[in-house]
Amino acid sequence: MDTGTPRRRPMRADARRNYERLLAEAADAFAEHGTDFSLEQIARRAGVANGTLYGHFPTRRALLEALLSDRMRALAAAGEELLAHPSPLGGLTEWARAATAHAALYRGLGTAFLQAVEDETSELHAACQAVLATGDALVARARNAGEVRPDVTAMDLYALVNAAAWVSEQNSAPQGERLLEFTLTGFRT
Amino acid sequence: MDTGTPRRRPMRADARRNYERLLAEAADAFAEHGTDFSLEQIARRAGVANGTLYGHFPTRRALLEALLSDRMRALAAAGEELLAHPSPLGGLTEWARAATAHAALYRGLGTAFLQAVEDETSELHAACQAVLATGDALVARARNAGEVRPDVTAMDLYALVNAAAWVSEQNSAPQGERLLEFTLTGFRT
DNA sequence: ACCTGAACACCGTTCAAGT
DNA sequence: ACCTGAACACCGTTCAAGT
Repeated sequence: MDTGTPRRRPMRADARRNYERLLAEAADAFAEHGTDFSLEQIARRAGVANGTLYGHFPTRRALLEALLSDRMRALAAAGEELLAHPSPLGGLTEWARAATAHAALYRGLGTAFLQAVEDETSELHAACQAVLATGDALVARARNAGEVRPDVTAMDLYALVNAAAWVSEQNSAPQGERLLEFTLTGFRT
Repeated sequence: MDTGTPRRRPMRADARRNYERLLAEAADAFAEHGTDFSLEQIARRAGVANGTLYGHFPTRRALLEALLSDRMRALAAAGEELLAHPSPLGGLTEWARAATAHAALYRGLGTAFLQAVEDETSELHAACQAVLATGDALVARARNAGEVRPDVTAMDLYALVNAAAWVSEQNSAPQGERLLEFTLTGFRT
């Protein structure tokens, strides 16, 4: 089977321009109002008709995926590099902080990410699985070094990171970061 | 100033009946579809007109408050009783589990509760503050006994409990309960 | 005192018709 | 190949008119 990215033909110039404008407006709108912001308004701000948005992005998650896939790949790559961190626990902690910051980019992302990992129909599924796999490598290394409890899983870390981002969205207090620190401590042997 | 509950005059019989039917339908709908379920459909199912719902419950949160205030009072009372638990940490842990189960009653509650605690205009604010105060007493007792770290606050516990409930809503894996356990461990001295 | 139902301004999504 | 804009079915919220 061919799971690779489909070889995409170059877009027509006007299509490409609309595509880019939609992405730019969506990035602004999501950053300011969260991922539930009206798609109709995004289309309007981008100066295109309603249906044009749906032509490029059939679902809200497809739009998110286009917006975030580069960044998610970078997060996974950063995790791979941290496998060379002198301290397994230090590498894990550093990556957990980066992943939390990543999930806090737009309000609503924590929800999307935590759901996407077990929803195979989600356009974010593949990217989230890659992030989870990176977390797994970091957790395994720390576990093998005897620095975290043997029952800690990558899914524990993934849920924590998204929960911490979610807490930060809901409440102005620094509870998100504190949740992250307390729980990482709880992971330790 | 008079912060007490306003002395409410008895409702007209038909009003009381509509009020009760709306509450019953809302409880069902929220339990099955979460707290964002359409208010219009709730009114329809209760057999009343749109505006009747708004007459009784000006906001969605007012409806939630009517639905949950007894239960929230009970949660606070259970916390007070757990102050007599032989183990301060044991009492705290038991209450944290009860509070998490409480916040998991309807999908969306974690969000509502975490926001309400710092939003004074929320109809849920008072009840959430009472729950927070109970958590504070339990945390203080465990701290004085030297069983939790001195920097752990009631707000840490409150955020954790709602985050654990939120995680359980998003994902079928048992990550919510695990987050609770790991973090409570991280609270310990 | 309470209820009704229409009115208003908004959404997401689809799809025939255009270019 | 892509875009437009109308169409459809839905919302939350308000408020004049009724009883």
